[in-house]
Amino acid sequence: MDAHLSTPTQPILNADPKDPKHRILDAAERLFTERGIGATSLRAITGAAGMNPAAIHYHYGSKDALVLAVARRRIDPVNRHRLQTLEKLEAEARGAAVELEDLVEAFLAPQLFTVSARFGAIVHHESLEIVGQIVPELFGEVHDRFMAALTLALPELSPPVLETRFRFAVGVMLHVLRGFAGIPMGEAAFQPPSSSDEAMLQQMVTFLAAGLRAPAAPEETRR
Amino acid sequence: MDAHLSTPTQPILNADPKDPKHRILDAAERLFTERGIGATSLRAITGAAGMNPAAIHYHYGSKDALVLAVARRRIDPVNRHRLQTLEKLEAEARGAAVELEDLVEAFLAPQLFTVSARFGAIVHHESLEIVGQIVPELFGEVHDRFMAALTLALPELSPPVLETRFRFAVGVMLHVLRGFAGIPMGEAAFQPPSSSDEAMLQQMVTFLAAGLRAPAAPEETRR
DNA sequence: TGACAATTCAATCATATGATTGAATCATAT
DNA sequence: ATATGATTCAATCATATGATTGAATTGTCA
Repeated sequence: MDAHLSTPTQPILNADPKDPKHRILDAAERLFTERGIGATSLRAITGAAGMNPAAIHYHYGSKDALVLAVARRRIDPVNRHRLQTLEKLEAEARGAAVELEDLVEAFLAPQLFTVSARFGAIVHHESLEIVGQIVPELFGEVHDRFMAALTLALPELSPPVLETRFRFAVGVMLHVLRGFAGIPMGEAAFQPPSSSDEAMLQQMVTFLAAGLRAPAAPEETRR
Repeated sequence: MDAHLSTPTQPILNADPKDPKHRILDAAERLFTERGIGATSLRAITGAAGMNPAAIHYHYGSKDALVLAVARRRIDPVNRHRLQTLEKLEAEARGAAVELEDLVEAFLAPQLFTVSARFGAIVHHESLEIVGQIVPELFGEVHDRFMAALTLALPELSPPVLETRFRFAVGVMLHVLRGFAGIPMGEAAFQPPSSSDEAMLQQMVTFLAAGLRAPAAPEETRR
């Protein structure tokens, strides 16, 4: 029977490390992250996993479906964590607005501290087509919930301006996840330090909270 | 003779629209931007340009060289414009620091207002390998000059912190160029408006200037 | 153990790709 | 006009890719 056609009853993140599906996912994630999706052939994946090329089609049906599975396995827990932290913050605030820095950190931290989180950025950058399909499904709830919280924390900003700034923040996050620190741009004197995740997170929170909080220029509110 | 082996004596941006090199560049840029680089075959490019597949190898030698040529044609004028604006601003400041908002706008505006500027973001996102090669060469001077100006404008920030924040700004720019507005994330009520370039630039300047100006958190300065 | 489904395997299909070749064509200058 | 170099062309190479097949193997439950 074609395994990929059956309705999945098991949790997506399989606990058994010997599970062949799991092995494919691990190898695919590693290679996708190292070389990119388009540059990674199915043979390279099954080869790295010590399996037969046909295994991927048997278990997932196609390369696209595999990419989706790899993405989903990482993104779902991250988003669950985001929503949990947000709920905790909102409960603590007791109806008042949550502190902006806390919101930013709640959004960024789970992604940054997840192993292989960079894959999310890889997927996002590589194919606009696949991104358009999975972003609303995978990020819709997180997006809406955080936008609502941001609206409460920054009531003086119009919704379109806030939405745009939220996208700015996502852009920064993706760029960091992509590993910009590895790309030198100019003089050695001007290179970002190879910070720890915690230090980088602190810098991002400081930067993004200030940007989000900036008073909207008159031209912006007029529109 | 192999055209791509001869030393180029003509300007890279050829004025003659009938020049076959120009036609290849135009078609390649359009297709690269629409579908991505990896997903665009040389046959697709020459087909769109109404030329023979061998033309690309004759004129450029390889696909990688073509990608580089397409990138360089767009990026070089943008960077020239950036440096010109920066020099004008510095001359007006007469030794004093240039206004931060002006610096940010000088860095962003030329890119945003250039036709097909999105290609720069595409290249940047698609292949980390090629990016590592061309970024220092194409952006090194711009990076160093703007970093120096930013250091003057924000003397209270340490160089590593400033460099990191500069990279954040680049991340925002790339995300915008990539066209995030086209990707819905959640409720229709929270969608970025399809702003004009000028309005988007204003929002970016406001956001990024505030982020760059944010006081460094104690944890950041301690490092 | 025996039977049945789930899985793995080697082999292969059809296709697409980047690259290359050598002959044909074109442009230009003498 | 014709010789020379620049360009275009059709044809093809070698290779890699995603996908598929059917036989072999394994695991599991009666």
